[in-house]
Amino acid sequence: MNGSPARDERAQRHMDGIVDTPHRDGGRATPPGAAPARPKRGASMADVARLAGVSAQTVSRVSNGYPGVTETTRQQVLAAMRKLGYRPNSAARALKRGEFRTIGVILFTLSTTGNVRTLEAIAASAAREGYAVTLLPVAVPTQDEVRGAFTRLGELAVDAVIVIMEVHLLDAATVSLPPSTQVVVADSDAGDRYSVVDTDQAGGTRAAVRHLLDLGHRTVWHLAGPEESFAAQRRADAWRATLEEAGREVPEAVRGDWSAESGYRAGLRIAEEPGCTAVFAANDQMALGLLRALHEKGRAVPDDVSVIGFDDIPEAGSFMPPLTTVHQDFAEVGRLCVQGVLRQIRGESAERGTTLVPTRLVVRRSTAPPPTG
Amino acid sequence: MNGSPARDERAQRHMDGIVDTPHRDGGRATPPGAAPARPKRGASMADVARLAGVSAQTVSRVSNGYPGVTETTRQQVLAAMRKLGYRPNSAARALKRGEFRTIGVILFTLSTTGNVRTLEAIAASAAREGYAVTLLPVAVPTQDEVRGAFTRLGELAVDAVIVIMEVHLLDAATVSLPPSTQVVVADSDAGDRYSVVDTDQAGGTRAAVRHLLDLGHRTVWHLAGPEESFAAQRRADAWRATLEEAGREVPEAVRGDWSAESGYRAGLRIAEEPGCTAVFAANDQMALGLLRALHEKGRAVPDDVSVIGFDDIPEAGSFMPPLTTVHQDFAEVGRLCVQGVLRQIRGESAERGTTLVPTRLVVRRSTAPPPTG
DNA sequence: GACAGGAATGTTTGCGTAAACATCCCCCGT
DNA sequence: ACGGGGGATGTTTACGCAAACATTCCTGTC
Repeated sequence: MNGSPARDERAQRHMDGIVDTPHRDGGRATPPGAAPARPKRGASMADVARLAGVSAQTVSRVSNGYPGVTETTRQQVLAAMRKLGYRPNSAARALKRGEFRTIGVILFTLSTTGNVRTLEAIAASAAREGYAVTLLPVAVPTQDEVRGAFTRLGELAVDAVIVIMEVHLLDAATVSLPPSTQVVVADSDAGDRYSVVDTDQAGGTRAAVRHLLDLGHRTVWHLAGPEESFAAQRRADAWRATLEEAGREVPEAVRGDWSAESGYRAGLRIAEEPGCTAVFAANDQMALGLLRALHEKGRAVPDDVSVIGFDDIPEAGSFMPPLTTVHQDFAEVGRLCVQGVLRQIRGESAERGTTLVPTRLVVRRSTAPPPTG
Repeated sequence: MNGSPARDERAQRHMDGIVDTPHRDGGRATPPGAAPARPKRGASMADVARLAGVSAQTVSRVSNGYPGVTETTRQQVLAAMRKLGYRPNSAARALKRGEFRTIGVILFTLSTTGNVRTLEAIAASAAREGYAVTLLPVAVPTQDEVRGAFTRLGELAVDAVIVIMEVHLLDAATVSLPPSTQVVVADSDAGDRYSVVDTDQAGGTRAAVRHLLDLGHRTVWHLAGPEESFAAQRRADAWRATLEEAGREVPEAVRGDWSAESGYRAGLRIAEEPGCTAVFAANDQMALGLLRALHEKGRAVPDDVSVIGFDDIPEAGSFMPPLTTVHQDFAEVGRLCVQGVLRQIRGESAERGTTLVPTRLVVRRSTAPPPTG
């Protein structure tokens, strides 16, 4: 915030170096005795134009592939560009056009599979559309932090924002969003105020629970994710609803924090429950810890206890035993997020609403009928 | 899909609510008969200046925290800013300043732990320094693809680039980097042309292999990463060197592709080797697959075979058994990358060279002395 | 051969910001 | 009371690009 004088001076000196001689005819020649300071700024359209013997506008036309330029001229300009190593200044371009061709992504952490995979898909989709992706991690998921991040985002060169987090954290924060910024939210509640793209948590959960019931289990226990997580909440709700629909007893959910370690701790408790023959873990990492706990306690999977996960992380097939789980199509979520913001940017549609991406049950070897008896 | 006017209107109303009325009366008057197009651009310094009754320059001074503004004036300006929902236009700012305060990160994939964790640390460090991070994923690791990515980067609003990949893929590509762009490379060869920051692969490997030898194993097998990977190469080399130094026999390395699945397949082969009592896996995921293969083949870990990994992913402690592994300090790697580019940007140092981040051996329960006999 | 029509190219302008320079005004010392 | 110093504020300008408008020049037509 406060400008350190030393830094300003340095910047100043630097600027002096780069702005080189205002006289036109002099061109960009380095003064004879001067140090060979590297030019900070590259060649501009004007430089190219001068070398190619055309006007700046013609260079612009070539640069943007506009028609109305003779092939001969075009080649001259291209040659000049190459020679000078010209590349368009995106700041100037953005200033002129009023858009940055950049999408901001705001999220808490890259330590959950879902966020990372979604981000990856977003980046890929955006690149395909000619958009760059700017990352905006928020250290701590408090409203204050989020607000700060949004404020920074506001100053950032971004046309739209994709938010990977719970909507309620946005609420107070939103005030600081630039007026024309479009927002799409992943991993959150149905928003009437934003577009939301999310995995079909309920559907996936239902499939998982039904799979276990269909195998003959009396009921299904739940190793839930952290309370603050919307996804965890949704999965827990759907689990309960599915059991109730089927008229089954609903055991108390055991809570973890998504980590394998928490799954292990929870697993030690679950292993003590004699009546428990099937567990639905809210993600694969916790399922991993659960498997270890059951193993240590001598409860065989799937013979004594069936375990099912959620996410289908790449390693799930290598668990012991290979994990039956609910596959999330993160790539699709990311793709839809990008598609959503782009549509909004282009003014094609401002429709709010929730888009659900279906899941797929992947049956491996951690689930089986309950032990007879 | 198709833009419904009604929807657009709702969006408009909503946005107004957020930013408390952007200026309307100003120069940007909507043509009488025209559709009520939402103001694409927000308030500018001039708008704020007008409302606050000061000059644009004073607004600029307040905006940048420069001295020479009376507290009274400052408050007036701040009030005007709030009222108009003003936020600096980063494009104009960048154009004027000649810098974007943004760092580009170019990488292949977010599916390896290392890349993700490094990226996370980079983003965090950059944010702390007031820099944003722009992501530039490259779909396929070919020189052409990389070159394309760099070309796009060249047009991108970026002051510096951090490359997370092998240097040789950069070689042909670099030509298209803007002249003044600074580059730091993570996860690669010692570069005399770039600054390199990397985990001390050799040191970590040596620690792992020595740990096993010290436990009494005659020799150590190696489950290597893919040939193209520099890190995999480095670990394999160090593994061989350590064994040779100790005068031990060097078994042929078994190659995987980093995935747990490939570790499993390799593990099935390794399990058949009667003389094998210790395996050094080049990463934790492959170690996971290896554990499963050994388990299936009835080879107990660590009683029959010791297994050690590399990375120390969060789940490593929840493997069966908990995995002894080499901890990589990705956070530090990311931090040093950012520090490196910023130093270069600021002209404090143009030194090229390799910075190695030390590793730490985390001993859990997958390693033990070899079976007696 | 004069002229309309249109394609190729040039000139002007302004996007929002901040450096550089120009004023203004208040307070101080003599 | 007057001149000067310095802080507060205003004015001008340029950053690089591209839309809008202006100009040039060539072609074909009668």
